[in-house]
Amino acid sequence: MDLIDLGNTTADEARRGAFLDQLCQQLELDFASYATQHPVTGAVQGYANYPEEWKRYYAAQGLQRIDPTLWRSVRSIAPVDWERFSDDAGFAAVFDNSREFGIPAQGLTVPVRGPMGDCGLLSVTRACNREEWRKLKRRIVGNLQTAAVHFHDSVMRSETVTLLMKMPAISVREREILQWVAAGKSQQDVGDILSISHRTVEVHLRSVREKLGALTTPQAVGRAVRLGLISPT
Amino acid sequence: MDLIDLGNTTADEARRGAFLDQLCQQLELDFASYATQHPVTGAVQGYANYPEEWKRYYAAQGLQRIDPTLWRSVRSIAPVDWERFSDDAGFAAVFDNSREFGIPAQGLTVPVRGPMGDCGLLSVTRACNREEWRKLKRRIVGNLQTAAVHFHDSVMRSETVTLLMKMPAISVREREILQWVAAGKSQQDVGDILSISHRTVEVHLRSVREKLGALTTPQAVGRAVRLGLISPT
DNA sequence: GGCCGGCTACGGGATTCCCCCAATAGACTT
DNA sequence: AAGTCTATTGGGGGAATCCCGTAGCCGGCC
Repeated sequence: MDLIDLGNTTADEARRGAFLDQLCQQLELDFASYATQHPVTGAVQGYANYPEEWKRYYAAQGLQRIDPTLWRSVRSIAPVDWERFSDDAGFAAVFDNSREFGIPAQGLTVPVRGPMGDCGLLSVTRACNREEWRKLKRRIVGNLQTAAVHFHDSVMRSETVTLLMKMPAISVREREILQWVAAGKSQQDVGDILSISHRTVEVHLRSVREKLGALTTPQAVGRAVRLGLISPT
Repeated sequence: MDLIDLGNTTADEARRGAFLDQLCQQLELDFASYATQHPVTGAVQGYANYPEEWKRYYAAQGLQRIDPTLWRSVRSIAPVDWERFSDDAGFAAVFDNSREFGIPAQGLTVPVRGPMGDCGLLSVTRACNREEWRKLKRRIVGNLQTAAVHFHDSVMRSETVTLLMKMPAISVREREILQWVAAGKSQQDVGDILSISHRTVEVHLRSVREKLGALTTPQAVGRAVRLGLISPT
C-alpha cells in the first residue's frame, strides 16, 4: 500500500487544503484530513493540514498500514469516534507519539462511499476535555457528513484522480464473458455459448484481468462483483 | 434449536416507521421514505410514511423501475435534489400523478453506502415554494445525512443477522484460503503463505466450492464476495 | 467407544488456464 | 487519407487447476 501525497502540483490542492482549514476554523477543530483508497490498485491518497513534521513522520513510519482510524473506519457505515480505538494496539502505536507533534488522540472519522466501491475518510481532531468533545461532536457531525460527501465528490470528479482512478472501461464483450465465468462456466463453455473460440474467450479474460488490475481470474471476478460490474448467479 | 424471534422484525418495522414520522415532524417535512436493495438476495425493501393509496399505486404500476429518484440516486455520492430530474421522462411519469395522492414532486434523496456494496436511499419531500425549500434543505441536509446513516446501519445490522443464519458454514481455514485466492494468489502461493501443501489448499478450495454451490473457483469467489464472506483486495 | 467432520498431506491423470505469438476489421483521430 | 486504437479471431506450449483417489490426526458428539 503506497502513500501518495497528492497535492504538490495541482491547483486543486490549495483549494482542498483551504477547505480543510476552513472546516477546522468554522467547526472549532484542530486538524482535518482526508484519505481515499483506490478500489483497484489499493493506493492510498490524502490531504491533511497536519504539521509537515507529522506528515513526514507518518509517511516515513508507514503508519497508514496500522492506523485503525483508516482500516477500521473503512469497514464502517457510520462516523467512528477514535475513542473506540482506545484499546487498539495500532492506535496506541500511531498516537502515542503524536502528542509530540501537537496532534491530539481525540478525533472522529467520517467514511463516505461512492457507487463504484470508492471510499473516502474525513478525519478531524480536537484537543479538549471529553465533555466538550462530546458536545462539539454532536453539534458538528451533520456538517462533517456533508463536508465529507462534498470533499469525496470533489476528489472523485477531479481530473488528477480520474486519471488515476478511472473506472476501467470494460467492453461489452469482456463484461459478458466475465459474467459467464462468474456463473461457473469454463472458457470452453463460454466459447460454445457465444459461438466463439475458447482462445478468444481467454484473450478477453486476459484483457479484463489487466483492466481490473487482477493477477488471476478469480481476483478479477471478485473485483468485478465488488464494483457491481457483474452479479454472481 | 434456533432462536429466531420473528416478532422482532415487525417490531423493527414499527420502530423504523416511527423514525420516519419523527424525522418528518422534527425537520418540517411532509413525507420520508427509505429503500435499499439487498446486496445478496437482490430483493428491494423499503419503508415509507406515504399514504397507503400512493404506495399501492406505486407498487401496482411498478414505478420503481422508472423512478429516477431511485436508479439515478444509487449512482450518486452526494444528496440529490429532485429538481435535477425535472426534465426526466421517468420522473414526469412517476410524479405527474403523485399530486392527486398529495405527494409533492419537490424532494431530496440521500444515498448512503456500506462497505459491502450495500446502498440505502433516504428520500424526503416537502410542499412549499422553492425559496423556502432551498432554505429548509440547506438547514437539514446534515441531519438527513446522519439520519440516513443511522437508518441504513440499523437495516444492515438486522439484515446481516438474518443473513448469517442462512449462510453456508464456511470454516475459518476455507475462508482464509478463499481470501488469498481472491487476492490473486495461486494455490502454490497460498500453500507457501500458510505453510501447507498446495494439495491441501486445493482440498479446501474444493470444499468451499461445494459449500457455496459453485462449479468453479471464480464462481465461488464471486459468491463469497457478494455474501460478504471475503472482500477483494 | 464409535462416529463424524475438519485439517493435514500426497499422487496420477485429464482438463483447463495462462502467456507467448500473429492477424483482420472497424471506429476513431489527426 | 493515413495512422491509431480496440475488439475480434486464432495457434502452441507450459503451467496450473481440477478430479479421482488414499490416509493419518484431532476434537466434538451420541
